[in-house]
Amino acid sequence: MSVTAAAAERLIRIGEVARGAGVSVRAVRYYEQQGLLIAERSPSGQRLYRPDAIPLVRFFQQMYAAGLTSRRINELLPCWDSGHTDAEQRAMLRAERERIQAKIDDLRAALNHLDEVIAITDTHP
Amino acid sequence: MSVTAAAAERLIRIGEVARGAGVSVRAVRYYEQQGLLIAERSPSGQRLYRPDAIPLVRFFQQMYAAGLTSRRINELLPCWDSGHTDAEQRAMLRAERERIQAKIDDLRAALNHLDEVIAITDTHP
DNA sequence: CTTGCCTCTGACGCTAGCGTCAGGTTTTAG
DNA sequence: CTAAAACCTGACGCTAGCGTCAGAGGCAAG
Repeated sequence: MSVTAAAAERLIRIGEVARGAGVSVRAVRYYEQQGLLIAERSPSGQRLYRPDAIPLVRFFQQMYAAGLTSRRINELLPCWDSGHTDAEQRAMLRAERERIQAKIDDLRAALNHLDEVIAITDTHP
Repeated sequence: MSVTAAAAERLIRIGEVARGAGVSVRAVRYYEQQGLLIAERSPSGQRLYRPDAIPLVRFFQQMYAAGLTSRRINELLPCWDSGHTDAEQRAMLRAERERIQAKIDDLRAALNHLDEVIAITDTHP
């Protein structure tokens, strides 16, 4: 087992990434198309990923669920990858943070609203 | 001032509803198309609403923001209007409640994730 | 009367994150 | 060696809550 062989063994294909992250293969290709995920290619053209692509895809899902667009995630990726951030990126981070916090507040209000109705309908069957 | 005239004075047009609720006129028409909002009509065909249409539209916005579809809101409207609920509606209420709670949890996780990054990028400028 | 704002009914457009064929190559299991 | 499973590149479809014309009427003020 050479060093290069050991490195090659660590690469996984798209199906494993998709199953590992709990998304579809189509979704993983879409992330690449959006510039979020860069894959090496095998001689025959198949995508090859390092295992840490799996938590990365999970992270994408989390950000999507939080309402960020592919574009925003892309703009903020350097904050993770390199730890490098300029003023603009820090401002975006804060802005997204505020957006998410506001959304949480809205959801909690809606939840309270629903809970009131549930309480009423449970006492008035 | 007759009784009927007094009742008629309380009716407002679509623009006032839209401004009052902070949405577009188009949105209000859309809610009617989805069966959420029923309007009377003036002899010339203009929509006429009672003032409580404004908080109702706000409520729609809150439910939309919470991820409910027009269809779901429509199915749950009787729980508000009449207080009448059958078993199926109570189940839907609970299901939506759980969905929203799960969404809040996801958002809080994403928020924590972002906060970590913000903390790191602030200490590594 | 007419100016200007409001309203009406269609009806097409848009966005974004995929789903879903179609038609062909590659890898793997037996 | 062969068949199944996985992968490839397009490319069109879909949903849902509106935005946005287009063309035509309605309504208080001056």
